[in-house]
Amino acid sequence: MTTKDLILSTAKEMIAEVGFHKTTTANLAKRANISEGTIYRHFESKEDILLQILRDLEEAYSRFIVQCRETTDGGYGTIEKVLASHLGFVRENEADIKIVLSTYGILDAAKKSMASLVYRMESFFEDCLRKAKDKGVVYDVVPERQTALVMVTLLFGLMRLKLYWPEIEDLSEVATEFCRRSVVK
Amino acid sequence: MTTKDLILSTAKEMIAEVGFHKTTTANLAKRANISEGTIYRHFESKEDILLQILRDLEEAYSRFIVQCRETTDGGYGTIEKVLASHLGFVRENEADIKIVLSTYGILDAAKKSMASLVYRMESFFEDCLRKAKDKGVVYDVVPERQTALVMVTLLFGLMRLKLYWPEIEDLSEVATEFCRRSVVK
Amino acid sequence: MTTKDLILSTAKEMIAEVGFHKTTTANLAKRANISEGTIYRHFESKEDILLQILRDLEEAYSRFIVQCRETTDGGYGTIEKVLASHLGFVRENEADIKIVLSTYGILDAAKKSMASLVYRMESFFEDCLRKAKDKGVVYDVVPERQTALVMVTLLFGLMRLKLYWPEIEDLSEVATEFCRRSVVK
Amino acid sequence: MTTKDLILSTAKEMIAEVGFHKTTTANLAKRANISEGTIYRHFESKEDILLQILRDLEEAYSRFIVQCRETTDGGYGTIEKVLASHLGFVRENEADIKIVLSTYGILDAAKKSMASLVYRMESFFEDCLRKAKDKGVVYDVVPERQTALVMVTLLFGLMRLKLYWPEIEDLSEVATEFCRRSVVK
DNA sequence: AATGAATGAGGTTTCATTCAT
DNA sequence: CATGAATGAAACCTCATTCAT
Repeated sequence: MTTKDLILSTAKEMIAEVGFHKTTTANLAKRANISEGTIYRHFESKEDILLQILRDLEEAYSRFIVQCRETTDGGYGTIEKVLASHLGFVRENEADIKIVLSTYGILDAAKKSMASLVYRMESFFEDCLRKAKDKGVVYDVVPERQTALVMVTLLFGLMRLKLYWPEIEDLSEVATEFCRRSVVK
Repeated sequence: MTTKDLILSTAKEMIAEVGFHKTTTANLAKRANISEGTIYRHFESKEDILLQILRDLEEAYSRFIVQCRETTDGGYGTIEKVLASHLGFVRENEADIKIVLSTYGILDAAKKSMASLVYRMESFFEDCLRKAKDKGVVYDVVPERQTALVMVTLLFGLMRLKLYWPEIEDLSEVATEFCRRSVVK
Repeated sequence: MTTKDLILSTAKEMIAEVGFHKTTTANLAKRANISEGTIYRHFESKEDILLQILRDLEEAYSRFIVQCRETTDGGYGTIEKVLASHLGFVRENEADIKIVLSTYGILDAAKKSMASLVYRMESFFEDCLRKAKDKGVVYDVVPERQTALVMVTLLFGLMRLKLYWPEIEDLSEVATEFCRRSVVK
Repeated sequence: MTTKDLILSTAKEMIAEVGFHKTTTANLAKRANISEGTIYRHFESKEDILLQILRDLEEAYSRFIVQCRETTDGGYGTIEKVLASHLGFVRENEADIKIVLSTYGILDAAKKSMASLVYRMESFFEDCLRKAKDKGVVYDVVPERQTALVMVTLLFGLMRLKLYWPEIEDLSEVATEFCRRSVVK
């Protein structure tokens, strides 16, 4: 692993664990077993590290969504599959997601990242709903765009629940069923 | 207005605007037109101000929920009314809610406040669903407790959307409809 | 008790207990059940309170020494009696003495008070030794002034021991005997 | 000299001169020609600097006492030699000793240091007295332990005199003679 | 006389960032 | 590339003192 990646992955862990503010360059350097100065060889500032993490997450989501689109046709089970795969994405990118969720309120760059994620997720959900509507799987009365946004909203809520209150029982199935009843004939 | 209230309301504005960390005692004092020392005559620490704000919100929600319970019978329209009134509560307590949402990830006390809010909201929603089920308004297949939690989750998601992306069109109605379709016969 | 005396006696307790620096005007006011402003009606400054305490101690010692002189004739038992009565004085003015001892290193005024106490005690001891020498009770070889100072030094050391390490066994008798053997034939 | 040592020695000077409280980190930094932040690269807190100084003194005394024990046999002249060498130790560790003496009333850690010094000095004096008694040099009637403590007490008193009132004539010889007469046959 | 809120200077400490090696 | 000591601005907080009531 290159030094840059080491810094990046260590920072990811720490920010997810204790937050951006409590992740100091001193602690980061100590945990990564490098010197504080080295951080500034690879990143312009502490914020720059965060930006990189956010960019990486955006890319990861891009790759994920491409894969998703390939396997969604709008038939029965689409909604369920999409929600399930997204919950899987969260599970596999826990730290990164916790980071966006915890920084978009305090950092403009993070807010943009979050907006981008929301936008793409919403677009994808919208497409799914539209396809499903065309196939007669989803109620005609459902407004695709806004409903997609509602679902994205719910999804991010579930992510938070998982990340901040892991002791609460898993709601994946109930939430999926909740959505299914709402939109699927 | 007493000095304590002045500090409290100024802090509320600032924390909601720029977050807890960027709200420094120096800035707070300057904006409230008092000296930094004065803050510490009325509060033990900067964190203490936040705690007070959180306590106030909890109380406000308590009062709100009492009122809510009185006007909910579980008949047709209950779900809609409950969601609407909660969205109204958010509108009238914007700053406070933004503060809990933005601090529960970095402060244990805030996390407890948030947990308490979630718990009480969920309990209330659960009761509503149960009553409505008894009256034959809600599907028998809906699991009250978990569904209540799903709705709370969605509601908090909508709050965030409103607070952080006020430019996005209002989803209240669509979201209400989304829930209604999912649970009401 | 007048307010001034209340402040004085409360300050005495607190300074003896926790030291001059940790005795803040806020705490003092709280413990004396008065307001902070009231302190400044009766004293010019926090230091002024200390000065008053020191002056009181000087006066108390003056009165004590007058009484002492009356009952000392330089005969056998003089040294023992003088040491015993001084140890008694300490017992009855514990707080005040702890205060001088703990402040003369940090405050010029206190240093002067201490110097005055030392000077008068030394003078008195010197007189005693001289009288006793005249009566043939004390060795001719003992230099009165310096020996008096040595004894004063020892006495203050014993005071400290008593005040700061009260758990250590009482050395009064052994110390008295130590001095007696050194100067009495 | 390393920066750490520079801080240490500057702090030593200042604390001995003006006391621990009046030695502020700002002044310390200015006098040592470093920035305030630098202090905290080498010490955890202001108190930590004091602790280091105290530890150093304890070590210095340890080394000194080892040397002392080697050259004490309990024969005639032992008492005189021991007192003389201790007075020499004070002369060479003036600042450090002033620091313990001026802080043990306000800082628990310093009190422990002081207690440790007193304990070791007393033990050593006790041994000397015992040896000297065995050799018939010291009166049988002298209780070793308590007498040792009395002598330690006197010694610390002399130190204070030297450190706080250097203008007073040196009492070393008179005090030594005072002790000799009291214990040596 | 008494109050107690307000002050503001100054204390300790933190931390992102720089720079000589 | 890497180091880590040094920096200094700025954070939070304390406290003796003042002053309008």
